[in-house]
Amino acid sequence: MSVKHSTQHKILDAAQTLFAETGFTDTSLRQITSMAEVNLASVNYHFGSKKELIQAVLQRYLVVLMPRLDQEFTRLLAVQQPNSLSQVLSVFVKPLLELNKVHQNGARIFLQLLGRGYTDVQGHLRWFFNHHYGRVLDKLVLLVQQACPDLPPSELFWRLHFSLGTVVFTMASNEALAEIAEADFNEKVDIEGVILRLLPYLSAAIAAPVTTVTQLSHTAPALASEGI
Amino acid sequence: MSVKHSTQHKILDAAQTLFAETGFTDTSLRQITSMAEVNLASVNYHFGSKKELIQAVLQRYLVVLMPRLDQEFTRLLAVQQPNSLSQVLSVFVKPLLELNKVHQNGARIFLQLLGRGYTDVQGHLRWFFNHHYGRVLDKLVLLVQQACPDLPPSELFWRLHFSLGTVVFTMASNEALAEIAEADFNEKVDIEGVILRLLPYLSAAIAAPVTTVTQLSHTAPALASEGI
DNA sequence: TTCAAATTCAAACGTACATTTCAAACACTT
DNA sequence: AAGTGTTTGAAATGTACGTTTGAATTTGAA
Repeated sequence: MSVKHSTQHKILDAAQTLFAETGFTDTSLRQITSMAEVNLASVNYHFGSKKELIQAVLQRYLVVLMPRLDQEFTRLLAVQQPNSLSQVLSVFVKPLLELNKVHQNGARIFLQLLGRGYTDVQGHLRWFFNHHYGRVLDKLVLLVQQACPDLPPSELFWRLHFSLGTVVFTMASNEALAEIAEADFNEKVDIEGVILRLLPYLSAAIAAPVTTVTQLSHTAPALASEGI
Repeated sequence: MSVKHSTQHKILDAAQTLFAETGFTDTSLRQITSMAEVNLASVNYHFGSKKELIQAVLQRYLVVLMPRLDQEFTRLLAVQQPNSLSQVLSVFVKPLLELNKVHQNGARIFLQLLGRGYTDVQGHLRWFFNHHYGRVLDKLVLLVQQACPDLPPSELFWRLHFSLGTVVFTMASNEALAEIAEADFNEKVDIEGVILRLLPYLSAAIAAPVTTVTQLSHTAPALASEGI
C-alpha cells in the first residue's frame, strides 16, 4: 500500500487529519509537518500559505464530490414527476461514500472538515465554497422545493440550513459520539451507519408540517405572554 | 441603563460577544480588554486564566438556565400520562428566552457560545458541561423516551445528538443565516423566530419512523451494491 | 486621617506561531 | 559528466499571544 508519497501528498494527508480533529486555527504548521515528516518550510513552498493549504485540503474532496452531486441532481431534475424527499436526499449517499476512494475514511474526514470550515474560520471558507459550488446547491434547493411544494421558500431555506447543521455537527463530533454509542449500546458505528441514520431523520425534519405561531402557543405559551 | 459596571462585568460582556462572534481560540485577551476598556492584566487578576474566563462566561448563563430546565423536566415527569414530543421540546423555549434577562440577546449569545464550545475547544468544555449538568439531561432523555416509546434507545441517542447539532450549528452561524434570510426573503429573524422554526423541525425529526437498511436500499441502492 | 487590602496599570517575559531566507541536496536534461 | 531548475533543510525573522511582575492607585474600614 502506497509505495511512495510526494511531499505535497504527505502534507495534505497529515493536514486533513489534524484539521479534522483539532480545527484549523488550533492546528499549527509545525504539527502538520512533524506528522508528515517533512520540513516546515515545505508547506509555504508547495501551498503558499496556511490558508491556501486549508483550501487545498478541501479541494481534494470537493473536485470529486461536487461534479458527482451535480450529475445526480441534474438526473433527478430531468425526471417528469417530482421526486420524493427521501429520494432526493439519498443521492448524497453514494457520492459521499465514494470519497473513501480519494482517501481512507475520506467521507468522514471531508464532512468533519466541512463542519470545521463553517464554524472555525469566519468568512473566507464559506465564500470559497459558495463561490465555486453555489450553482450546484441551487439545484438541490429546486429539487427539495419540488418534493415539498407546500413548504414556503423561506421555511425551506431555514430547514436546509438546519439540516446542514445536523450533518456537519454530527461529523465534527463523530469520534466522541461513536465511542459513546459503542460503549452504551454495543453498536459499532461507521460513517455509513451514521449517514443511514441521518436520512430518515432529515427527511422527516425537512418535510415537517409548517407550524404557525398561534398553533404553537398551545404547547409553548411562553411566547404569547411576556414581552421578553 | 447600567450606570456603572464593574471590571469583571465589563470583561464578561466583551468576552461573550467576541467569543460568540469569532470563537474562543480566535479571540485574544487583548481584543477583549480593549473592547471592555480595561487593563490587559485584569483578566488574569479576576479570572485566573483565559480558560477560566471562558467557563465564567458560560456559567453566567448555565446557572440560570439549567435549574430552570431541571424544574421544567421534573414537572413534566410528574405528569401521569406521557407528554408529547413537542410538549417536551417546548419547555426549552421559555427558559432559553429568559436568558435575555441575564443580558441583552442573552439567549442568542448563549446558544452561540454553546456551539463554539462543542466544536472549538477539544474536551475541556464538554467535560465541564457534562460533569455539572449531566443529571439534568438524563431527565430529558427519559422524557423523550416516554414520548416516543417505539424509538430504540440507540436510535434516540443518535437523534438527540443530531438535534443538538442542529441547534448548536444554527446558532453558531446565526448571524450569517439571519443576514441571508433578511436579504433574500425580506424577513427579519430574531432568536425567538429561529427557535420557533426549530421546534416543528426537531419534533418531526426525532419522531421520524425508524427505517431499516433493507427499506432504505430501495431509495439508496448505493449501499447494497459495491463494497465501498 | 490613616493604613492595609484590593485593584489597576504599564511594562516586560517567555513561548509559539506563520513566514522568509538562502545554502545544500536532488532530479533531470543535454 | 555537467549544468540547470526544482525541492529540501536548518536557521532566523517578526509578530502575536497568555501570563507575570511590581509599583502606583484606589478603596473601605478603623
